[in-house]
Amino acid sequence: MPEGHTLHRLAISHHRRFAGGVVRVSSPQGRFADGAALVDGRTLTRAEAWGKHLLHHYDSGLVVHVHLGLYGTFTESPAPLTEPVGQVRMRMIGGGRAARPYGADLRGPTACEVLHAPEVDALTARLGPDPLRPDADPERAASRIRRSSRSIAALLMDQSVVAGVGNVYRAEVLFRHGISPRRQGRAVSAGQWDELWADLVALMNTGVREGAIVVMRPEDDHGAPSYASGKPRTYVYRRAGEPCRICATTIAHTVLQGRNLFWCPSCQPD
DNA sequence: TAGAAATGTTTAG
DNA sequence: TAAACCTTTCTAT
Repeated sequence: MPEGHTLHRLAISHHRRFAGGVVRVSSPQGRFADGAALVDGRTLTRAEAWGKHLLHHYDSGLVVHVHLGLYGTFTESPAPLTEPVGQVRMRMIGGGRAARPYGADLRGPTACEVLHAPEVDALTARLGPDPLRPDADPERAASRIRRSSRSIAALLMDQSVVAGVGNVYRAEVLFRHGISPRRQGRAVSAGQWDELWADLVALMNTGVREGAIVVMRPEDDHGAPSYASGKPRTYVYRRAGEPCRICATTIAHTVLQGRNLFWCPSCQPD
């Protein structure tokens, strides 16, 4: 379930668990065996996230880059770890500065590789501002958006425009601001972009804190649980054919550039 | 037991 | 635009 908030939450956790100490890195599955050997036994100096990318910095200067893709997950548990269940691409065991060693298992990532500094620079250079990074400059995204004839829905998913936004946050933030996903970037006013950005910063930080996507305004929700059966409670995401929670209009659905897109035609008119 | 679906990205055509 | 890829989980048969 990885949008940017998931990766930032993992970075915080891994930093707390492992930074400042030696980490034993292995690949029970074998597919990351060569990479694991390059960093095994080194000290992890820092874990950080850029958009949906997770970086583990080691004292040798090497960096493990992880991208979870659609299905990747990390699980954590106190050491000693039990025998791996399923396909564990990378297993980390370390105690950081704490006394109690911890383990983390990575399954199903799109990317798990060792990078050198120039490759890390190239990676971060091609990402747009990340709402979860304090140093992010929303104007970089604004200048792309206001010159673009592409739809705002496509722009929000383009990681070189904004880093970390995924399908759920895209659908929900556009609903919250009454903006049609079909609107062209250049038809989004400067004020509207400022509001979208501020909302993304707030929503995604909530996501990091809660460990889940929470987008419903309390006044629209009356204490309903933010999650039901593993699925976030949303205004429009994965609610095609159901009534809008605000105006009861049927939620619309289409596939745009291979991704499911949901919106309320009445609350988000063209 | 088989099949579909999933909050993503890259590559091929 | 379509297909490929990584893996788990839930649903249907």
